[in-house]
Amino acid sequence: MTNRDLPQQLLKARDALMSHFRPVLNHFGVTEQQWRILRMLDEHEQLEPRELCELCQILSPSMAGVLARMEELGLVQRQRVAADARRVMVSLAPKGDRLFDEIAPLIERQYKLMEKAWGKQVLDDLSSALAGFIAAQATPVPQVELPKDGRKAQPEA
Amino acid sequence: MTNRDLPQQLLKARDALMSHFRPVLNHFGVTEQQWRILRMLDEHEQLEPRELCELCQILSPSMAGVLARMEELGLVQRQRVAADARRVMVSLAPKGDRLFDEIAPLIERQYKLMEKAWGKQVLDDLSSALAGFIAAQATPVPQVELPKDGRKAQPEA
DNA sequence: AGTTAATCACTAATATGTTAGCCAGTCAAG
DNA sequence: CTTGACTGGCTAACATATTAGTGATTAACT
Repeated sequence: MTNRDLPQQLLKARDALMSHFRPVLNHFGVTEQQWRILRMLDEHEQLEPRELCELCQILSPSMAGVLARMEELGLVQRQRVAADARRVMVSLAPKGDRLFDEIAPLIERQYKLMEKAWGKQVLDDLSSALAGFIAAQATPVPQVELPKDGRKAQPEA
Repeated sequence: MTNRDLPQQLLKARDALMSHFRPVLNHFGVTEQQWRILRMLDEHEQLEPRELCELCQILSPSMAGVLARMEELGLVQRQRVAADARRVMVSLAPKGDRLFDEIAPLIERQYKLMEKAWGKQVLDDLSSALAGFIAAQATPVPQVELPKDGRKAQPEA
């Protein structure tokens, strides 16, 4: 009964957390999603869009737009794979690399400030609980039965 | 060092959780945000937009559109407050009320299915950790110092 | 009272999320 | 070969998120 709005809690927690990082990213004109991609590319050198989607929790249709904009800004570069003409390889462009190096330490410092203010324990506890929950996803859950009359609301007359 | 991607974890957890509810809401043509609003209005009878924003974790500009669409669908009704011409009062329309009654038990059942599959403990732990984190937000955190040269990336020549 | 500041809902512009579907390219079975 | 299932990146259409800013009111101060 207590956890009937876990989704809300997750949302609120995320909003609260990001509110401390947003000013930093905003200062450099980088969106949250762009930052996730920069991080992953800094870590993995080369990634394909679908891998980025998986790692960054961004759906493919969104990714297409994000990458297009980042390429336009000169932050990343895309190039088709010779062996398989369907696939594409994404990597950091020099400008994106520099931007990452500039932002990363600030983010790290902000994390430290939060740990200091709230106590590292709070963050560790949350991280552990989240890890546990995410691990639990391996166990499948049956889907509740839905009524056949799928009446969706229609605009008023 | 372990919790350097708390935002990702929160996002992933939320996606995972909502993936179990989305089919239900989708079946009735209700979006996640609309459902949050329906829930709150069912609980509070009457609410002003800014209160809904606070309760539902939706920013005011988004709320304007969501409420407009819901009103169009006949799910909610809006009426100006006599005493203060700026304010508006939102409440469930009959159709919205019926829709809530139809969906709510399914959501509840889905929760139970998840508890059964993963163990209630996992959900309770997560909820507790989240509550702790959210409570910690009362403690202010200083903002990391930003460099003066706010150079934002510009499109390539 | 009269000017100023604050409030509230909202619009505008842009970026992303979500669902559905498309199309070229690959691959395996016939 | 070649047809048919599949894959990967993509577009389309719509809903929401984010930031900034507006207009109408109302409250506060002089």
